[in-house]
Amino acid sequence: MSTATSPQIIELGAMRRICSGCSLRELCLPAGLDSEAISALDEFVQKKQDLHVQELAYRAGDIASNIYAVRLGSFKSYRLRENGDVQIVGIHLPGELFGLDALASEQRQIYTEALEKSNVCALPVADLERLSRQIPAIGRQMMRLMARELNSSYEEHELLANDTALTRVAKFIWRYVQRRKQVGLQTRQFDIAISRQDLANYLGLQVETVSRAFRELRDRKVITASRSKLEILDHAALQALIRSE
Amino acid sequence: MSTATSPQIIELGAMRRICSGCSLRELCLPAGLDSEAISALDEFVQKKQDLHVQELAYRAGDIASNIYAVRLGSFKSYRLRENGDVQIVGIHLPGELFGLDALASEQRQIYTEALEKSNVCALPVADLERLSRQIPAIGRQMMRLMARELNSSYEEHELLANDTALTRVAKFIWRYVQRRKQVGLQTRQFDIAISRQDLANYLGLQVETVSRAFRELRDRKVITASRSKLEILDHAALQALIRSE
DNA sequence: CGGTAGCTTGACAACTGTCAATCTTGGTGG
DNA sequence: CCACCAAGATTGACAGTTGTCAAGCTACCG
Repeated sequence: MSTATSPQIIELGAMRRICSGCSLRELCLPAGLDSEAISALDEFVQKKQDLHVQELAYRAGDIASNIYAVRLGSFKSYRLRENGDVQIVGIHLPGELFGLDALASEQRQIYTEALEKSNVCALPVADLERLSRQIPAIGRQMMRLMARELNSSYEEHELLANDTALTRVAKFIWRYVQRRKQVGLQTRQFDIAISRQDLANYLGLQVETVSRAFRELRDRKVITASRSKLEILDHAALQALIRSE
Repeated sequence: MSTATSPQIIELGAMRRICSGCSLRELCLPAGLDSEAISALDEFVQKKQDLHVQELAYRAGDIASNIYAVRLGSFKSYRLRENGDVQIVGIHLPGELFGLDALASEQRQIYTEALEKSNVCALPVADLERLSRQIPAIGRQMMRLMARELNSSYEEHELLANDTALTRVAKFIWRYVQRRKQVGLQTRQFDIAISRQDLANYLGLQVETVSRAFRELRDRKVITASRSKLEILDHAALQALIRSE
C-alpha cells in the first residue's frame, strides 16, 4: 500500500503521466503548477480508483489518509445528525477535490459516497506533505484550493440563510451548470445523478418543495426535467431568477 | 510596511515574544509547534492592531495581504448579496483566525468588522509562505486550521438546513460557550457583542424570531439575557435542547 | 434626562412542511 | 421482449413555523 519511500528525494523519472496527461489538469490540483511540479505530482497520484453507485470513498471515523480528485462521475458528502438523519454538505463534480478535511484531523468527519459510477485519483496525504515541502508551489496550490472551498461555503451559507425554495433550486442548477462549463462538459442538456431527495436534503428543503420548484421552472419554460435528465431552455431567465433573488 | 527581507534565511534573534508570550498560543496558529518554530513566528507576527467598534479589518476587493488572529474582542465576516443586503457568514472569537480566504485569491471576498473594541495579530501572507517553506510545521498547522474551518462550515450547513429557530439559537449559544471555554473565558455569565439583528442574520432568521427564541429560553429558565449580557442558568438543559432536536 | 437605536410583543399572512394518494420510470424476471 | 414491480417523483389539501407589519418598550449614549 505504501510506496518504497526514499524519504526526501523524489526521482523525476518513470513518468506515470497521470496528471500530465489528464484533461482536468488546468482545474484540479495541478492548476498553475509548472511541468516539473506536475511531473513530481505524477509520481504520487498513483491510485486511480473506480467506484460504483453508492460506494463510499470513506466514512466518518476512518483514518484520513488520502485526498481525492474527481475524474468522472459525482459524489455527495454528508454528516450524520444526532438523530441519525443524513445531512448532505457537499456535492463534488469532475475536476474538483474532496476529502480536504483530512488535513485537519486524523479521523474523517464526513462520509463521501458516489452518486453514480465514478472514477477518482487518490493522493496520499503523507506524500502530499512531503511533496509540498520539496515543491512549495504544491503546498500553495493546496492552500488555494482549500480557501476556495471556504469561499464557496460562504455562498452556501447565503443560500441557506435567505433564499426561497425556488431561488435555492435555481441557484443550485445555475452553479451546477457553471461547474460543468469549467471542465468543458455540456451545459444545455445533461444528466444529474443527484436524486430529488438528496437535492432537497442538501438545500435544506423537503422533496415535495423541490418538486414544486422544478414544476415552477418547467412552467416558466426555464428548464425541462425528467428524473435525471435536465435541459436548460433559457439560461438568461435562470440567471435573472437568481439575480432578482 | 514590508520588512527588510533577507529572502530565505530567518534570523532567530531579537525575540519579540509575541506568540511565545501569548496566552492563546496553545490554540492559535502556534498550537502544536515547538519553541523554535514559535520563535520564528514571533519574527513575523509584528503587527498587533487595535480596532474600534465597527472598524473593518478589510473589505471585499482589498488585496489580501494578511491573515489575522483575534487576541481580544470579536468580529463578524459578511458578504454583500446581489441586492446589497448583508449576509454574515462567520463570527470570530479570541484565539481564532480569520481572513484565511486570503490564501485563495488576491482579492478579498468578504468584509470583516469588529463587533467591539478588539485587538488582533496580523500576519503577512507573504511572510507566512516563506516561513512555512522554512518550517514545514507551520504550513501543516495552517492546513489544519483551514480544514477545521471547513469542518465547522459543515456544522453550519447542518444548522441552517434543518434546525428550527429555537434550536439554531440554542446551538449558537452552546457553541459560543464552548469556544469561550476553549480559551479559558467565563462560560456562565458574559457579554456577547453580537446584536440580535446580526445574530438573526447569521442564523438565517428574522430579529423577531430570534427574540422569541430568547424569550422561550428565558421562560424555560435556561438562560437569562438582556441586551448584551448573557447568563447560562442550565448548561444541561441547553445541551439537551440541542441533542433532542 | 431625553432621544434614539435596538429589542420585544402581538396579530396576521405566507411559505414550506406534512400527510396521503397517484403517477412515472427504470430495472427485473418470466 | 414485454410486463410488472418498486422506488422515486409529482400533486393536492392542510397545518405549522417563521416572516411581515405595526406598535410599544428598554436601555444606552450624549
